[in-house]
Amino acid sequence: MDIENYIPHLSIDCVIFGFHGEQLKVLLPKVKRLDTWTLPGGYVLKSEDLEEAAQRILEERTGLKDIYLEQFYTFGKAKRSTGEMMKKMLLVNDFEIDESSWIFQRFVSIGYYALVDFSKVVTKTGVYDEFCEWYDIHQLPNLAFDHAEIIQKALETLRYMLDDKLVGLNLLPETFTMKELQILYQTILDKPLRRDNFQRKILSMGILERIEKKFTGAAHKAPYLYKFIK
Amino acid sequence: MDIENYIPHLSIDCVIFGFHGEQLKVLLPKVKRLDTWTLPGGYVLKSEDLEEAAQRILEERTGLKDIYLEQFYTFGKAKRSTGEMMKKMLLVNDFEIDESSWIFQRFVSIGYYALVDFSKVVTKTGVYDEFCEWYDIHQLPNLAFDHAEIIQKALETLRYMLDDKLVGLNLLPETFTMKELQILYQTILDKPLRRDNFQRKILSMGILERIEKKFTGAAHKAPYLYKFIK
DNA sequence: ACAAAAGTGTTCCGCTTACACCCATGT
DNA sequence: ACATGGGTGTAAGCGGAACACTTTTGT
Repeated sequence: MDIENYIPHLSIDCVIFGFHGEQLKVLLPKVKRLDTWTLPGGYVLKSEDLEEAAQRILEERTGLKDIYLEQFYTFGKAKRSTGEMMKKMLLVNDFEIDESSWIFQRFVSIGYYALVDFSKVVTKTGVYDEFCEWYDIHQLPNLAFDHAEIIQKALETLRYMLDDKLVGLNLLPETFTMKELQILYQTILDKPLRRDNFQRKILSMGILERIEKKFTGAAHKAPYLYKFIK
Repeated sequence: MDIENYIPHLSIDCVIFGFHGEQLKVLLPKVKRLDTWTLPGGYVLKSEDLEEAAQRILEERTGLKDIYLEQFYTFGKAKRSTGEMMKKMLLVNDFEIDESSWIFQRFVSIGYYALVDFSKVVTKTGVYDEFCEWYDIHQLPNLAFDHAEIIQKALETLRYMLDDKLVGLNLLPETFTMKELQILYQTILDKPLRRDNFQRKILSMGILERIEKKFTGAAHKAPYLYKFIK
């Protein structure tokens, strides 16, 4: 990684959403030797489209290609990132520091959110990271810079777009039950939905294909499995 | 203007919307000695918030402060702006060119749209401009770079947000008739709306205050004037 | 038989749409 | 009186919300 190949003062931060155990989660790497987490992010090569850069960063963290991505906002307050935090993160890991580098100056960061199938992700730990883990959206760890704010904005956008963008297609496995889809929606919106009306609303969209019954061994009628129509 | 004070490879482009003569218009400066127009834009000072930069750029062009502004997208395809066009624009105006400057390299541009009261704007001509004029959204001149695409995206965002953001408040004068507001909505959405239902819908929002009758001298009932409630 | 959860028919309500009529004003 | 356009009453239609009933499965 030669710092000269990147556009200075510009970064991309990704909010990677996954869904597991009835919780909406985000993938966050922990900074080595600090009680601090960050958003998975990176810089943009001078020859690279923004979206390419975001895809590259995501692949580094999740091992997945062609991830569903949406740019949602660009964060550019002059004081949003302090060089102090950046230096601390590098010092504590015995990296060399060139004080004059733009790395320690002001940053503009372009926010993308990604929707991934939790079960397909193999999290990878970056060079600056101690580990990279999923966190429930309601129990986030200590976040650096304005990253908590960025997650909040990503979540708001996700909610706002929920009816337009086929969110379920990207957060759920190939097949799923109506209940799973409902819980996903409830989790994102953070409010309960009526089972009967939810079922009808989704089916009336004509985006789901009913597959077969799923026998869970539970003491009740087996639910159908559904998948999204291509 | 010392180029060193700005964040390199980053620019802000503003789509300034105004409303006049039943048309939605955008304010576009013409490049001197070329059959080319651009969006009013500029660079971001290293010490400046993005939004501050956008406000500064807007004040330079319109003379207005505290303009209604929304960031809507960041454009970052690697080939979206060619140094060739930039050089042509400077050469034709006898500016000196430093080939190595980031000015001629790749740009990431943050798009803001602004809503202004047409009647209050006193357009100002920038140093690179021949003049700065309003253009009907349906009859745009020859635009440089990807600026036509940026305007399109701004317009889509404006339409999408029309019911949430009090667009009329910013595009219309202090007082206006219901018909004027309706024509504004129709123009933005590019489709006819029913007079009776539009009136009721807007009034039911409880955002308008009825002032007095406006005697136009026309051969019909005088319409009320309205203004937005603070 | 019963409990639990899935699936669906039906009703009610509110908002949008459409059609209608009345009102104010100038010719 | 009449034409023109503003303001509003009212009914039809549509989609969402709420309720209830049926279906399927394991204990």
